[in-house]
Amino acid sequence: METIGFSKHDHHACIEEGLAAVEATCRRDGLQFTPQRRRVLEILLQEHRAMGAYEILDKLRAEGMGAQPPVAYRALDFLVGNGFAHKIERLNAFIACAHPGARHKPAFLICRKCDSVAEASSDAALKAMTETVSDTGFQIDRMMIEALGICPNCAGAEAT
Amino acid sequence: METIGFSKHDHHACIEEGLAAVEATCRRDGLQFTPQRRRVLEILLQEHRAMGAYEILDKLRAEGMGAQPPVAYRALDFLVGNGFAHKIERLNAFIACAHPGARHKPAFLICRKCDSVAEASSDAALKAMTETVSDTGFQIDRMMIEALGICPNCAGAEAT
DNA sequence: TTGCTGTTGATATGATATAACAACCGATAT
DNA sequence: ATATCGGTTGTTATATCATATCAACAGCAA
Ligand SMILES: [Zn+2]
Ligand SMILES: [Zn+2]
Ligand SMILES: [Zn+2]
Ligand SMILES: [Zn+2]
Repeated sequence: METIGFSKHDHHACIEEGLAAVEATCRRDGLQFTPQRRRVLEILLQEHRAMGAYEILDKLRAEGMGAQPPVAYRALDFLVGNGFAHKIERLNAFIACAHPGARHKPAFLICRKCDSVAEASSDAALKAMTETVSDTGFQIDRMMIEALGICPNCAGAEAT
Repeated sequence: METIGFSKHDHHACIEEGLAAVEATCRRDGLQFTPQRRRVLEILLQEHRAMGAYEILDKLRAEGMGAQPPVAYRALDFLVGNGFAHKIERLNAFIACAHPGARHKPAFLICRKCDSVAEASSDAALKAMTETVSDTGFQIDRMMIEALGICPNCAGAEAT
């Protein structure tokens, strides 16, 4: 058990299930879940935090896989493009999706003390935002929401 | 008159007023609105779009001002830090604030056809998001909202 | 076989952002 | 006047993030 997102959970199962879900989705949709792509996702799942592309690359390099930037970026493009991972714009970093396979519109909660990132739903916020801009004529296709704040773990530590 | 944000307006007055508002706020708050900072804001107001730091730097260079990256980034840090400009994370670019001086929590509407950026209020979305995460214990301090979509101008052009 | 599509390998380059330190300038205290 | 201090500027160098390009290769279908 490790502290992840903002809650404890069985991390080994978490990795297994994440890989299995993506594998199933790829099979269903005819996507090629190649060893490189699988390994990058596995790294993201193992670390369970937002990682920079070069940080991932370092891990690949240590394993003898191709270690040039395009290797990491290509795998990440695939994962992000298919919703198996997400890019955190604020951090220029990537994180494994917490709900692989499920259609969802994520928002991210970024702790500014410990840099942990959790995935939440942006449905309500999207609805509110759509309402807000309704009179401008702007048509929202997609929304990036990244909230900065203090995670429960760090809040607890602070209160000590 | 030019097309800006998503609506026509008197752009000359828009620049004048933007500079005046920031000047007033700086005087009130004891901030140093130096020539460089002023010039960078003026460039952002003139272009009235999201600009990369190096794009701004090119303009400064052409005018004989200091032309090394820190020059632009320092001015932008000042402007963003004091709410006179905003960073669009999605574009790694900066834009002059549309409501300088006023306390506000902006959201941005980014047209994926013409790259224009408009500033909207994120108040309702922030409220919705706060509600959404209320049971996680995460305390939101600040939120970045960037909506991707089609601006009214491009929607009109499409419908043709 | 040939052609087509998608993936990988590899080199090079581009784009964005910061570290570090010296010089300068204005305000203030001695 | 002069010492000092905080904030700004000038400059060089470097760090960090991301993409262009092209050759090789594998799977599949005509
Ligand atoms: Zn997700
Ligand atoms: Zn935290
Ligand atoms: Zn603003
Ligand atoms: Zn547009």
